[in-house]
Amino acid sequence: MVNDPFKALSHPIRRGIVERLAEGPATVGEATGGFGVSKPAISKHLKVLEDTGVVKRVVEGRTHRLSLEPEVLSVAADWMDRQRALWGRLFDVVDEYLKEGESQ
Amino acid sequence: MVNDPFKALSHPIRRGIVERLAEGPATVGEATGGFGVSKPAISKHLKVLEDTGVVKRVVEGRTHRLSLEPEVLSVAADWMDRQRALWGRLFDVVDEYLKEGESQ
DNA sequence: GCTACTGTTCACCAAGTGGTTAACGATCCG
DNA sequence: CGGATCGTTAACCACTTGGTGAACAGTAGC
Repeated sequence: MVNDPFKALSHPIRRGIVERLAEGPATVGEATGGFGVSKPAISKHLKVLEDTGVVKRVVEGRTHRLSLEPEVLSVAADWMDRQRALWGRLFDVVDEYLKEGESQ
Repeated sequence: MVNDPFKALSHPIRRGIVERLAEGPATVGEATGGFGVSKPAISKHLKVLEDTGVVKRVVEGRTHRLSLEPEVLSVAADWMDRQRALWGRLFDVVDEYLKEGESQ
């Protein structure tokens, strides 16, 4: 199990899959066409996304319908937001720091 | 070289370092104390963050002053924002989809 | 029933990751 | 100078990751 949204997003192919699914549900073929890797590779990436809870899968006949599970991605997004709130302060701190450097 | 902010953030220790640095610059010891791993392990994590451009290092005597480089993290944050904008639509799409399912 | 299609699982492999201990380099301080 | 401190580098190891081809399972359609 991975259970870490950042780890799930740490591979460009998986981010690509998320990007496509962000536009709406899709089958495996639709969501992963054109990445230029074999089907087993895709299958593994999907498993990571599914284990992490980023993607949900519903089997429909011989195709699988994939959809995003936005709540899990929100954990990562919220972390980014919290850090970004601090970056705002950081700009000030670094500004201050650089000014101190100049005046010495 | 890593050159991928998501990959840089894909390890909890590196996120911890970023969290501490988001509150302001710090030395290696200050920024990485209490992670419970050896110094070489820390050194490697720092190298990843530095290679990616997330963290900047200035040598000051025998200590190293670390600070965040927010622009690079913004690349990741912006990606999250773009996806999140789509998730908004996604909620609607999924809603629609579920309703269709009910009515069949 | 047979064939085509969608997708997974299996077995394998090369490369990368994350950790260790030991040794080192450089700086500060008595 | 000599010792303590901050941090890196080197060499090594176990495990994970990301990929492959081959085979399989299930469904759809002729």
